[in-house]
Amino acid sequence: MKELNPLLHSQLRLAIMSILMNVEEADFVYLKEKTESTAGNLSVQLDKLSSAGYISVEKGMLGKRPRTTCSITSEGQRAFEEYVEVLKTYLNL
Amino acid sequence: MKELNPLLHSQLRLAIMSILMNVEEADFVYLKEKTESTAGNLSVQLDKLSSAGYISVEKGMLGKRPRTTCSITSEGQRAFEEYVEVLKTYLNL
DNA sequence: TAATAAGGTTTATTTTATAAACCAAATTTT
DNA sequence: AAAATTTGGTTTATAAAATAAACCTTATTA
Repeated sequence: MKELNPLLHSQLRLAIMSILMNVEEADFVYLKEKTESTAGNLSVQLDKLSSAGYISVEKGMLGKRPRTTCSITSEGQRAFEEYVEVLKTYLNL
Repeated sequence: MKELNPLLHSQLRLAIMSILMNVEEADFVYLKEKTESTAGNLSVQLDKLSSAGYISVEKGMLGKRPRTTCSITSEGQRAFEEYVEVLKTYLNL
């Protein structure tokens, strides 16, 4: 049985990646609402995905307020797809 | 996004359940080889699945040697199938 | 001007997963 | 026939994760 990429085999990180696979980009607040996570947890997991090169994180300003937008990288897409293929072998799909 | 059953969202426990979904029963040694896990880790994870009522574990003897055989319960089957359904919503399947 | 909220980050705590050490019985080696 | 090794595990200790709590800065609102 092949290994399940541990970076993706985490509920919150998988949820983040799943969302980012379907949109051009998503900001911190949107991800927080969609995943129903705490800000702290989200911040940590975004860092991990970013450090791995799976997502890119842009910190900018929208008007006067900070705004963090995230998008998936092509490396992230590949990793996600590979993860799905491996997982299928576990799920009998 | 629905929660991924944390008991099943673990590589080794998922591997165990995946195997048990496809066979009548499997013994400790077989599971250890198939999953390439250490005996200690396997023992711990089997206990957790057993405590949750997802598998039944029979400790007996085969000839002179101890033999632990495991099989999935109907509750375990339901939980696995539910987990798969939730996971599909993450994977876009 | 003193609270409160928005948008986060950092640090601490709890849970988990994993590995290392151990145990008893059976088998093999010397 | 001891001594060493293997088999089939369990228990305990360690490492790694996930999560939450506390905190920070700037902007609003009362």
